[in-house]
Amino acid sequence: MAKATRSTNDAFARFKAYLREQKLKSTAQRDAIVEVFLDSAGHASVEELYGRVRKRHPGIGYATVYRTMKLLTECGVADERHFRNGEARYEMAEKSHHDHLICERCGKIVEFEERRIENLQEETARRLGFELRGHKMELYGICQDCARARRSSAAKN
Amino acid sequence: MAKATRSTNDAFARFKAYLREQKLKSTAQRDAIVEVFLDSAGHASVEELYGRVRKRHPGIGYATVYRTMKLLTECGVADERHFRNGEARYEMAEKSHHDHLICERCGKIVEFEERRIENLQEETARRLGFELRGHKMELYGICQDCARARRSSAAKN
DNA sequence: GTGGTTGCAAAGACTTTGCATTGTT
DNA sequence: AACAATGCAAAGTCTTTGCAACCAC
Repeated sequence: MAKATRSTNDAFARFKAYLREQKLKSTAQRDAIVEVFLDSAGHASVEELYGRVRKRHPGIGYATVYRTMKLLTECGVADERHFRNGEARYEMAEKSHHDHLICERCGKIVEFEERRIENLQEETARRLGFELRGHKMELYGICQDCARARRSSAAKN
Repeated sequence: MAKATRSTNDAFARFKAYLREQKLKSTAQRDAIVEVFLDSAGHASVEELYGRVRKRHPGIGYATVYRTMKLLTECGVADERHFRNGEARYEMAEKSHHDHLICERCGKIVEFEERRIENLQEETARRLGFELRGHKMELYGICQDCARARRSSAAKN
């Protein structure tokens, strides 16, 4: 079950408000998808969301998940991103200023925030004549656990 | 026609060497695709490459373009990247240390390099226990031309 | 001649859309 | 009752794969 934190409540409320504004309807399916998404701590793919929603709501179709995630993106609760293979993943939009550090071996995704980098991004854009609107940054590397695993397997050879 | 710069020559040679190593064959199609790619100043999509190669080599198929770009990626001449919509684009891998600034309005892509950002990325990864292997950074904004265009169209209203 | 390569078409993965039915308001 | 939402299947993208004909070595 979703633990209702401050931010998930806000997000849920924002989604509901968006539906009202746009004269769209609340449905059990939409609620279920949004709950699962908010519960998923970000970086959920459509496939993962579909899988989890299906447990709670077996009849649901892929199309509804896609459509709902599009709504969530429109209302600013979710952000759509494309990682290495081009498949879409969604994350909470709230945490606006964070980026990703991804382990190339185990796929672990760590979020981080580094204001100094963002300042330099702003400065760089300005230098090139752009008005900065957003950014995307992913660092790829090997995490501690995997580095350790590699060392011990190397030791065997 | 391709102006044969130092780096395109190197890249072409590297590709040829890779073919030899792997006991693969040189063909007119592969040569044409690689030339067009090297000529394209990076960020070419498969569709664009296909279109340009077709002028020179009308019978060519999409599959050959995909297969050749995969080879170019394997041998380290090209890098495959996914921008906002998940479609693959290829760029020269040589220029290892540069990132992208993309206009959200006209799609213009500007490359830049900012060593100070890279240093901070390295530091950040280390702080989080990662051994940094690579990164991807895209800044999104509005370019000068588009900002100007927006201002003048706003003036009409 | 051998074995990789090509172009085509078919198949795949991911996503969107059309439509009759169902559900909210 | 009106009209949006759903689920399904069909259609769309982008990419990969199977295969017979073909070509480089």
